[in-house]
Amino acid sequence: MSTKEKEETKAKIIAAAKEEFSEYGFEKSSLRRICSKAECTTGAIYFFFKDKDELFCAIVNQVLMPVQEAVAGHILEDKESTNHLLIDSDFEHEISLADKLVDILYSHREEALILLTKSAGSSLEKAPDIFVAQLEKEYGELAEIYAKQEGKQVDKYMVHWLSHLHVEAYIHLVTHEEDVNEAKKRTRKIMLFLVKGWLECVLM
Amino acid sequence: MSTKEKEETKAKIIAAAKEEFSEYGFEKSSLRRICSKAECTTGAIYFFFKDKDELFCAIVNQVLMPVQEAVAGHILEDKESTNHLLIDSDFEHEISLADKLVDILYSHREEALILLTKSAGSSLEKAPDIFVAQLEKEYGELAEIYAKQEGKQVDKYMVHWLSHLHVEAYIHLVTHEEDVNEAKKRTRKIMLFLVKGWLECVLM
Amino acid sequence: MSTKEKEETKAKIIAAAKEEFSEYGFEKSSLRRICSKAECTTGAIYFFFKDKDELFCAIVNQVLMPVQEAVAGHILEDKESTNHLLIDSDFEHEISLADKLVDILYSHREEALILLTKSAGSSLEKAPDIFVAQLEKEYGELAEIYAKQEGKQVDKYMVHWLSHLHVEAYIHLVTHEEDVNEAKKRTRKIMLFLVKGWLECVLM
Amino acid sequence: MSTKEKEETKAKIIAAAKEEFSEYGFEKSSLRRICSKAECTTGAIYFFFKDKDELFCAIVNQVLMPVQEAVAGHILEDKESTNHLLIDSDFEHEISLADKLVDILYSHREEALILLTKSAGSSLEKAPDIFVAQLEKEYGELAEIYAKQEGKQVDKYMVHWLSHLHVEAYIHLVTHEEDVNEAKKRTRKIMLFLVKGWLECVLM
DNA sequence: TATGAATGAGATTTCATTCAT
DNA sequence: CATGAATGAAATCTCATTCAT
Repeated sequence: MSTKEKEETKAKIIAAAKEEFSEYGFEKSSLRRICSKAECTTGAIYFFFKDKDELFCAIVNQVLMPVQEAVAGHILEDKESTNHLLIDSDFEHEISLADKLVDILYSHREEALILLTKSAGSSLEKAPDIFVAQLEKEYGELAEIYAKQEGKQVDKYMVHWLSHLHVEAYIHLVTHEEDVNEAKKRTRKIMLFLVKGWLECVLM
Repeated sequence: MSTKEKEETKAKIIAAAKEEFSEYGFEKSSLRRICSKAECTTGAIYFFFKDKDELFCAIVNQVLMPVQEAVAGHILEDKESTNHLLIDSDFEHEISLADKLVDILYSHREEALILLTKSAGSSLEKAPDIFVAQLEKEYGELAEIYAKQEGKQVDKYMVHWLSHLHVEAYIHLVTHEEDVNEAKKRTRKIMLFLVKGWLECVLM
Repeated sequence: MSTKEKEETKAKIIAAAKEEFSEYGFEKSSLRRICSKAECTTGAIYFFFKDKDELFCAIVNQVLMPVQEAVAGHILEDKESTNHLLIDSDFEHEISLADKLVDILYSHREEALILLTKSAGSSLEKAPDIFVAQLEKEYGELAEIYAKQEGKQVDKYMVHWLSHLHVEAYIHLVTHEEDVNEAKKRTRKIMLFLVKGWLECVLM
Repeated sequence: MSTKEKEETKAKIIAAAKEEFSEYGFEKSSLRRICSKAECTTGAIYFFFKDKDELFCAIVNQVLMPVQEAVAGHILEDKESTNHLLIDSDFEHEISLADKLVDILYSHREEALILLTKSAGSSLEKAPDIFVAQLEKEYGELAEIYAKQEGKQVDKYMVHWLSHLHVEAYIHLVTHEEDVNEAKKRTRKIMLFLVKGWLECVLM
């Protein structure tokens, strides 16, 4: 069988699996049903993917990896920058990341929805927490500098919660707003809200 | 068989089920394992509960129903009050609800955690959304009054998102903070943050 | 508890069981459901009846026993009579039995329907066969006399089949015709048909 | 695994299921017992058959479908024929169908017995009624023509009952007579009886 | 590169019946 | 006279996964 045919089978499996995971979620999805939809056999799935989890990951990684790269790149840029406070240029930097993320999420929206709302039971069910942790670390460091300047202490719970909110905002957006441009507008408003909250709540 | 023994069996089943649901979540929990832990037969479970879902509900209703009552009572009081804006007395009213809710959540914390993080697959998996909807309705009406005063329009997405945040805040709290007093302190801070956000973001 | 109350409970159980057996048939009927309908406990059923089968029999015996008595009486009268051929007086005798049977079946039609169409799995699932056997014996003897007169042989299969038809006719009637008077009219026609068939087919 | 072995497993399942259904009837038959007899796992059954009902149908369709085809063909021939009364040629036509049906029933007698006496609870429990309905329709039309000629009315109940008898005759035959040739002889006699009854009873 | 038969353990649920009270 | 908690076995069905071909 040619490479072309091979790729076709794989594509059909992935398409069928996307449908299945969207409808039932990881846990309740059935490989049998995926096989029927993809018009292939169980063996075919197991040729291309180690197991159910790997099939799931193959799908959601299409959105997860670009997001991870964007976030990693952003943090790196932050580290290299000399600005360490939430001044205007920083805010614009955040917004540019936000736009990038919205673009990624909406160009793979089906996969994003699966990852964010249908992953219970899979190895990626806690994927959002990774981003929360990344943000928490970055914002925590920022908060320490801020705290020293103000002679106050960091409220670590609020740092964590705001990081959580940050991530939750994207999840909420992608699950509640279909239009990408509308989503971008909202992101800006939400980020503004979060930044103000940050300035007011992160110290104690 | 004495009433005492009867109640004991039911209590053992509930205790075992709480353990099981906490560890595996509704979906992956096994009635067989619950039976082993409770030292009874499957038939015994089905004597006390119609099915797996009813057993689950029996457990989480211990926290869900008091919460529902508290929220319903609060909304009723709001309706009867003549103050319809977020002035000081209102804020204190919100805080009093928040304290009540925290008390309820922490006096049945295990049940709350199960409901909020382990209910996927059960009939109550969308329970938090009910509270979001209640808040959204109440805050929406408030926002309309506010909008008229300011000659602006209500940003319905932000109303929804802030309602979502409000509920999420309790979920985050109960899953991340063990101490009830610490939780109350944080609630106050978070509520302040949400109210400010409300005033700034809900119109457009 | 007084005899009156006792009888009431029993009556409720029987009424509920009739409903249940009518709807689901013996096999698929559930004693639990019967208890719910009768507003009693399983123990109550087992106080009045040995088991599920005895409960079933208690119900259908209301129609089965009068039928058995009528048939037994009829056969006895036949035996005592000097007429041994299917001459007119015999035919009228048959018709009088038929009318009696129709009366019995229609005065306990619900029970009759349960016995005749919902008894699979119970100890009475083959009750109609008993009547077939009784008729077969009687008609067989009659046929032997007839055969001798004509110098022919009895076709035992036809004797059996006509006995079977005879019984089937009542079953078909009670399941397809609601009105007792209409049923009687039809019985007459059917009996005429069967008698003619008898005269023509029973010898070979 | 070779095709031969594959077919063997399926054949063993079907053989075991035939035994089981014959002994216990559809309802009380146990897939577990079928597995034991067939020396396979429940999964194997569910690979070949969707569920218990489909397994049952797979078996009895071996006799049901040929019967359906024969009856359908016969009715078609009737429609195309110019003779519309029960004259001699028609009777011979009926007999030819009867012979065909007896051949089919006796070449799959085990399956026929299962279908006709052990199907309660399955989706085919009312299969005989389909044939009754087909006959009733055909005979009803015939009776209307007959009625017009004679200036009388059709007794619809008798049309239905005779159609019922017609089908019941085959059921009785296959359950009571082992030998196919004996069965054919009897069929002829029974058909004669039914035709005479038809001519005498179908009008009023 | 794929097939597809088969596994085997597991799931939830239902049931008639029993028996101490 | 009746309760009702509990049994314990059985039921059908689903599943991810394997492996000889």
